[in-house]
Amino acid sequence: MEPAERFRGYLKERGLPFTTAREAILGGILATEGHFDADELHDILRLSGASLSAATIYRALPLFVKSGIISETLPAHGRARYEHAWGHQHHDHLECVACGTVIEFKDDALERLQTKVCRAHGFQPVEHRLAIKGYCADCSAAGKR
Amino acid sequence: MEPAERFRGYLKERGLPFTTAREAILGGILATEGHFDADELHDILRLSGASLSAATIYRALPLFVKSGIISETLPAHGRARYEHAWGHQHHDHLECVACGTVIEFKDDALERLQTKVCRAHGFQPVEHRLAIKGYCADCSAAGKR
DNA sequence: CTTATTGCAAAGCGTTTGCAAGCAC
DNA sequence: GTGCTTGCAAACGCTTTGCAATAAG
Repeated sequence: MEPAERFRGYLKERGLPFTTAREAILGGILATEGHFDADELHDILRLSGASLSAATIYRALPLFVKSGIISETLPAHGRARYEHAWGHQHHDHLECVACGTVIEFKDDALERLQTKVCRAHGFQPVEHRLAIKGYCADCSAAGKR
Repeated sequence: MEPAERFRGYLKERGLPFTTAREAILGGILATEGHFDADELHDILRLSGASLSAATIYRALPLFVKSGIISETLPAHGRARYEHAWGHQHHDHLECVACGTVIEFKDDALERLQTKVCRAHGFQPVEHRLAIKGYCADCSAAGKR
C-alpha cells in the first residue's frame, strides 16, 4: 500500500475530509527525502506553490503521525522533527555534530540485546530510540574534530 | 573529589564568583536523586527556603553542565531535562510510559556493539543516548498496558 | 445542509536577554 | 572599587487555540 492510499484510508475510517490543504501537505511530505520539521515543511510547500498557514500544518502533522505516514524523531534546536515511517522499518541514527548529516542504520544484534536488557528488568518495551552523536567519515577526515 | 568541590574549582579556574545563588542551586541539585528540569529545580529551591528567579536558574544550569556536575538528557514535554553526571558513569534509560519511572542500566555488550556499528560507518562517536520506552514490571503487572 | 477545516491573530509555554541595582572578591 | 551576577519584565521562537468564514461530503 502506498502512503497516499494509507492516509486517505485513515481519514475515511474516521469520517475526516481529505481537503486540498491535506493533499498539499501530503505532497510536501512525500517530496522530502529525509528528516524535516514543521518550518522546513512550510517552506517546501511555499516553494511548490501551495500557500498554507503554519497553523494548518501544525494541525495536520498529528494526523500523519497517527496514520503511520511519519513519526516524530528526537527534537533539535527546540523544534520537533519528523521522518518518514511508512514502508521504512525501524532504524537508529548516527548524527554528525559537524555537518548535521544523519546516517540511518539497523543492527539486529543491537536490537536483540536491547530486548534482553528489557527482559532482565521485567520491562515491556514499546519503542526505543538510539542516537549516536559524533563526526561522520567526511568531517572526521577533513579534521573538523 | 566531591561535586561541590569540583564546581567551586570550575568557577575559580575561570575567575567566576561562587555566589549565594549558585550555592543554593548546587544544594538543590545535590538534594535531587534522579532527573529534573528547570522548573522542578525551582520548586525544590523554593521549598528549601531559597527564593531565586527563574532567570538565575536558567543562567546557572549551563555552568553545572560545563563543570560536569550534571548533563542534559532527552527533553520531555518540551522541557530540557538534566541528570547527575558527576561520579555517575554512562548509562541508558528504560522509561515507563505509564508511571514515568526511569530505570537506569548499563550493558557493556550493548556499548561494544555500538562502537562496532560506528566503526563500520567510519563514524567517530562522541556520545550516545539510548532510551527505551515501555511498561515497567509494576505497571505491566497492574495491567496498565 | 451539516460538520470539520482553514486563516488569522492572539495566547501559551519554556527559555533568553537588556538593564539597573547589588554582591563577590 | 571593579566586574560579574541578580531580578524584573520584556522579548523570543515554537506551538496551540478561539473565532468567524469556508470547503468537503
